[in-house]
Amino acid sequence: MQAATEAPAPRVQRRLAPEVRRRQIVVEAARLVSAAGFNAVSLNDIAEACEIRKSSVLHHFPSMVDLLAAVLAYRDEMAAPVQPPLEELADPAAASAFFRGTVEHNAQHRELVRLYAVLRVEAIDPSHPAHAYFRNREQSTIDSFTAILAWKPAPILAAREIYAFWTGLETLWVADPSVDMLAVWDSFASRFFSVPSGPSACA
Amino acid sequence: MQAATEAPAPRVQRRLAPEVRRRQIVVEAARLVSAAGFNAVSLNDIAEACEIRKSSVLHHFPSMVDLLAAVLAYRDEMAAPVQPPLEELADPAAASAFFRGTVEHNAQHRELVRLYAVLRVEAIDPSHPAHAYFRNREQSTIDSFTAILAWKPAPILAAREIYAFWTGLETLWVADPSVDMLAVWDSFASRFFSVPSGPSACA
DNA sequence: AGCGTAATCTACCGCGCGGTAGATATAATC
DNA sequence: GATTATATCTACCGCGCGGTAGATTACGCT
Repeated sequence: MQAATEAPAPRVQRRLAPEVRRRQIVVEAARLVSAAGFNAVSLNDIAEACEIRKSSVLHHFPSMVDLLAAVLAYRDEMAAPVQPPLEELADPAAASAFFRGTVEHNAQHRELVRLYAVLRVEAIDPSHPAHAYFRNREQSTIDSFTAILAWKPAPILAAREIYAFWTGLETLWVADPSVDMLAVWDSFASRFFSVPSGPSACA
Repeated sequence: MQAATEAPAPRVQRRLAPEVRRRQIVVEAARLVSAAGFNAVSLNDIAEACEIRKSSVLHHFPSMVDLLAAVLAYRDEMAAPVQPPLEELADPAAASAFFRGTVEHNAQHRELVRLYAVLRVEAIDPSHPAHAYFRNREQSTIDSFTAILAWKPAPILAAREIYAFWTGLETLWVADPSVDMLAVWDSFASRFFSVPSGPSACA
C-alpha cells in the first residue's frame, strides 16, 4: 500500500515550433467547433485538446475571433483540392460530373462538411463573427452555380435549387451518417441534369 | 436646466396571470433563440425582453432546459394547423399539393421556420438539450414522407431527397429573405412529382 | 556548456452565467 | 379596507468565461 496518491499527471512542458503549434490549435479548434458550434466551444476546451493552457493559445492567436478566422481559412485550404475553370463546366454532362465528384469528395471529409454546415447556420445571426464570411461565400457559390447552369431555362433559380439541395443533403448526412449521400445525390441529379428535349430522354 | 438627472426608467412592477406570463416568456424566448440559437441566448436576455428579472423567469420555468422544451412545444403547436391522414396523400398529385401547401404556409412564418432550422443544426451535437427531440422528429418526418411517396421506385431515397431539399431551401430562405422560396420549390417539384411514363409528360 | 529567445506557465481581473433564498408588493377575495 | 396568495423583486453564490501581466523554462545556437 504505497502512500503515493500524488502525481496523477506527470506533465512535462513540451515546446513546439510556432507554426506546428498554430496548426495543431487550428485543427483541434476545427474539430471541436464542427462538433458543437462556435458558441459552445471555449478557449479552455481548445487548450485542453492541445494539452496546453489557454493563455498559450492566446499567445498564438490574439483572440477567439482571430482563431475562428484561422479555422475558416483552414477549411478553405482543405476543401478546395481542384477547381476547374467555369468554361469547362458549361454543359450538362460536365456540370453533372463536376458536382458528383465534389459530393464524392465531401463524403470522405465528414468533419469539414460538418464544420461548414454548423457554422453556416450559426452565422445567420448578423452578430456572429463568421456572418460576413458566410454571406460572401454563399453569394459567390450561387453565382458560380448560376454560371455553370447557364444552359438551364432559369439559371439563378436552378443554382439556388441545387445549392439548397446540396447543403440540405450534407446537413442530413452530418446528422445521420447512415444516409448514403451519394445515392440521394444521384436520385436528385438524374432528374436535374437530364435533358427532356433529347431523343432518348423519354424512353 | 433641471437638476433631475434621476428616474431614467419609471418602472412599475406589473403582475400578470401565470399562464399569460408563461406564454410571453415562451414567445420571447422563441424569438431570441430563432435569431441566435439556444447557445447564444441567456436567461437575462429573455427576462429583459419580458421586462422582468431573470429570477421571475425561473419562477415560471425551473431551468433554461425546461424553457427550451416549452419553446419546442410552442413551435409544434404553431406549426401544425392541419395534417391530413397519410392515405389521402398516396398519389403524386395529392402529395405534390400537400407539400406545396405546407411550403406556402411556412413562407408566412419566417420566425418559426428559422427556429427549426437553427435549433436543428445546433442539436446535431448529442450533448445539446434538444438533441433527442430533433432525432425523433427527423426520423418520424422522413418515415411519413416515405409512406406518402410509396408510389416512387425508391420511397426511402425519395423521402430523404425531398426532406434534404426542403430543409436546405428553408435554411437558404432564412439566411436570405430575398429568395422566392415557392418559386425554387416549384422548380424542384415540377420534376420530382412528374410521371415520366405518362402520355403528356414529354410534350 | 552557456546564452538568449520565446513558448509556455501561473496568477489574476472583471464580468456574466444559471440558479437559490428570502424579502416585497400586487391584485384578487371577502 | 383587511387578508391572503403568489408574482416579482433584490441580493447573493460559485463558476467559467475571454483576456492580461509577468515569471518560468525549454530549446536552438554558438
